Amino acid sequence: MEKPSIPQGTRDFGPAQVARRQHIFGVIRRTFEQFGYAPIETPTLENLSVLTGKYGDEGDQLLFKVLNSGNFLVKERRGEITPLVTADDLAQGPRAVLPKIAEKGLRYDLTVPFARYVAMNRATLTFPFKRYQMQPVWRADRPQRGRYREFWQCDADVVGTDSLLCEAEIVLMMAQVLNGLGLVDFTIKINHRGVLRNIYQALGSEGKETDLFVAIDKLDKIGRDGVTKELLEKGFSDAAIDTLFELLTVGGGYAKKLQRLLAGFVTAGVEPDSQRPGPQEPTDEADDSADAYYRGLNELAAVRDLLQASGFTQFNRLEFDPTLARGLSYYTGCIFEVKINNVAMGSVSGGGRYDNLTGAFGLPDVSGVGFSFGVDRLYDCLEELELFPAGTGTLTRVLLAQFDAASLAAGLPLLAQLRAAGVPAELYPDAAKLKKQFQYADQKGIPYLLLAGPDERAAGQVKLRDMRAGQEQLLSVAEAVAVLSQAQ
RNA sequence: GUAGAUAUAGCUCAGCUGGUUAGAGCGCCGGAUUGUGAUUCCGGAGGUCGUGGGUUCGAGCCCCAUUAUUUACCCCA
Repeated sequence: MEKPSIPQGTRDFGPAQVARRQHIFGVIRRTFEQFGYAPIETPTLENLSVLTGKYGDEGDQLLFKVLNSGNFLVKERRGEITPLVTADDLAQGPRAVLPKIAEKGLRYDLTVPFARYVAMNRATLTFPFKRYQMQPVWRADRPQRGRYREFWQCDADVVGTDSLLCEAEIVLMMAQVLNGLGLVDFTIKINHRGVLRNIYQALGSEGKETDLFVAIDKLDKIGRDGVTKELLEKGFSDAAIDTLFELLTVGGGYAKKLQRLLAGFVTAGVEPDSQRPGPQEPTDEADDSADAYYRGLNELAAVRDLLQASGFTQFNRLEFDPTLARGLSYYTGCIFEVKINNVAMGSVSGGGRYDNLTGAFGLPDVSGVGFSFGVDRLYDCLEELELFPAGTGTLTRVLLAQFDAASLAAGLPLLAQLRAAGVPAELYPDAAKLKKQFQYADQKGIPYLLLAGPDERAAGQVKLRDMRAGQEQLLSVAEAVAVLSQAQ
């Protein structure tokens, strides 16, 4: 006999787990809808051409590819057999073979399919277009703590506007969901690709930009010494590394850090990368820093102002972290990441602005910004912190016991009556021993049991048992239905 | 892809320097109670010790291989 199993990194969810997951989905869905996002769904399968090249080399390797249907090795036409994969292809390796045998893949995230959707439906969409999407995604990653090969993401994105109000509302939604789930000890980290680029420029633009970002993103994990070591290996100079830590170790709150970085950039002679918005008034030539305008720093300041004006109060949970450098290469503006404190778990949410994501699908110059919740990680955090509301997972309120053929016949109309009254009810399907039927109700956590055996029927009544209290009372059918429909 | 750990009953795990018939808790089944769960008491079933080799008089235990699971790295929700 074959032992049943499921693929690595996938899970079954039983009724109790699904109930808890639905709770998470519900909080997220309500929040997204409150902010005006509309749900869409996209196919599990995308053409590989849509997916490849969007997530970097690492990402391409983590894509699940789907083998072409039929005989993917040869093409047979009028008895003539042509090999689809040649010896040449095989000699060249997987890169040459793959496109010949697989043209579809499982979606890797929800952002790229969304960009594809926007590009395809541009004519019918009203911009700015706000959508949310809650679907599973797949990554051929090696599973470990908080990391699965199949997991659910809940994305909210808006395309077609540059407004920083979107960024501010992302913070509002993140906070609302986490508060709603009871995960109140969280930190929303925010940074800006522009700030990272300015830091790179402040170091004299030596070495590779991505090497720098990858290294400083690990600062809180491997510490200053670890980052220094990694940067030296990547060919950065001691002087550059010193400058880097002068910039990164600026203390203070959100606004203070912005100020200090601004001063740091000016001192380092970083070229302003943007125009001051609004009317161009003549400025005081004597003060250089008043003229210095850096898009990253200024947008971060604007987001903070918008949050304040929106009545956001949890600024102690919002941290401007100039070391946050979050992977996905398509981000160009603000970037976000959310950590739950006191839990050994990676980020539960992340996102950012991408100025030209739909460009890859023939729709250039459309700015988008969005973020994603990882439901499975939220679940793991809630479980670890024991924050799930108590509940049995069953929705059934009452179980009708079955005694014999007569009680079955009498039970069916009663069952219909209960359901019509809005009471989730079930009738035990067999005339089993009462002990067994009681155990069934007990194990499922059904709070009431309705007994209508020969004795009760003779008296024209039913017996209602409260399973938790262990008490029974004899009632008329109408009274029992009334009690059950009220005792919600 | 790299490195480590683990694999014994349905589940969680014991199992001594290698030595008779491999144990516990929980769960499951039956009974005490032929109209009453959770609680209590009594009884019972269930394991070719992941798989394949090897060492040994003898292997759950030691060695090799293999598969699966898991943790960390890379990267990420």
